Amino acid sequence: MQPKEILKEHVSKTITLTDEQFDYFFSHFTYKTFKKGQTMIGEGDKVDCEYFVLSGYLKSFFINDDMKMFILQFAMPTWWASDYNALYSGERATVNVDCITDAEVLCLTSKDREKLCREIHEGEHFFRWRTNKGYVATQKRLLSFMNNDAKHRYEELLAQYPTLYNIVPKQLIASYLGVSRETLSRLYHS
Amino acid sequence: MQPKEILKEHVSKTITLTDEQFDYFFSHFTYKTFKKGQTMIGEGDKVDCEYFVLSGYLKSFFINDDMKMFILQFAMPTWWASDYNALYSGERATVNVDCITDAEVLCLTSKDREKLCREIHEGEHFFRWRTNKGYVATQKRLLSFMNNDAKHRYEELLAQYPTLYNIVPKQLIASYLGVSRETLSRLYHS
DNA sequence: GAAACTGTGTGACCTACATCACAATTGAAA
DNA sequence: TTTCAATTGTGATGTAGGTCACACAGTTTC
Repeated sequence: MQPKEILKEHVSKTITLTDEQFDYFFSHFTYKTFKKGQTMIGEGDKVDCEYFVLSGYLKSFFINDDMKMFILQFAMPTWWASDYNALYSGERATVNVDCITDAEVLCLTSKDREKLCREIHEGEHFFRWRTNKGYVATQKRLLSFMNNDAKHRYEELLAQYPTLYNIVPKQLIASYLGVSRETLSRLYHS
Repeated sequence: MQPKEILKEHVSKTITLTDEQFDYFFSHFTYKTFKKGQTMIGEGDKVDCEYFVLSGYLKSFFINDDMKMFILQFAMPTWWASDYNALYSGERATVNVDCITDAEVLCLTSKDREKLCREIHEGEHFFRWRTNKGYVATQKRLLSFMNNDAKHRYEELLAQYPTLYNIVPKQLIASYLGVSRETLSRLYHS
């Protein structure tokens, strides 16, 4: 499937655009490819775009003072990724985004997103609902963090994203769950 | 200050509306008052509105199977509160909202919010940015949960909302931080 | 004023998970 | 095929924070 079709199908789940409107919408995106391991957003960078994943897997993560990694999100096809704090506020990146596998993405700059939102009312509606869903999902994850132990969270993750298990190294799964890789190893060997 | 002025000042931080537009916008809100301890949204309820706080303090929280409480958010004047998962999805409430102190609020139904978003482009813009900010804030809190210990999170909370300390019982602060009240007590007596 | 309730402090003990150390396995590169 | 690095498993030990128990405020109710 073509990038354009993938995006169209994704957007159509929330809003309805005429073909001309969608052509215009799509014209603001730039196609790019990245290699496994490549950094798309690094700490300290000026962040001016967000990525819509066409193929492959990304991760967005934070590195603390002890060089320990915490994964905020895995991004798979039709998901969006960026350092949204930086993107929305104009500050420098504190969150990194890189490729777990080779990946194809569509880039949308912040300027263009705001332009589209201004020019196409439905476009603003789309982005509002995208954030609404992200907000609720993040809140659920926060609750799970407070409420459940690591084993529970691990099972939750696998139930939700079974594909991750085979594609993503266990270390990264551990970083997402907020436990050490040793603890994760013990969890599923019992 | 009048409810209308409070909302206007709040909305004006993100968007610009003409007086007629704002009058229309405001006409969709309903003024209500609640007493300390009163429940605004209870588990299992059908959720059809969200609350804009004019005065007083609310909390939104989740109760798990062991009857343990986890606070998702405190809401203070000019903040919004609801069970957004339920509100956006149409499902029954899993999150409760109640009053920590007597409170005055403006209610906006989901139907009216969507109506306003359809009819006033700037309105949709406002609600998009409100959620954008909520999303980033929740993500930061999630990161803090993964990264920092309870003491650090406690100091973070006090630095951000110094007023909470005097108004909100320590038990609730503990529920927000995700620690037992005993642990919290030990934290700040050392 | 006694009684009853809600909020808080503090000790003793327990548990989930971290950390460190090193072994075993896999997989890419040469 | 050998080599080297990255990834994973596993034991021993440490610790933050949980749980239970009870004491001691303030505050509301009769």
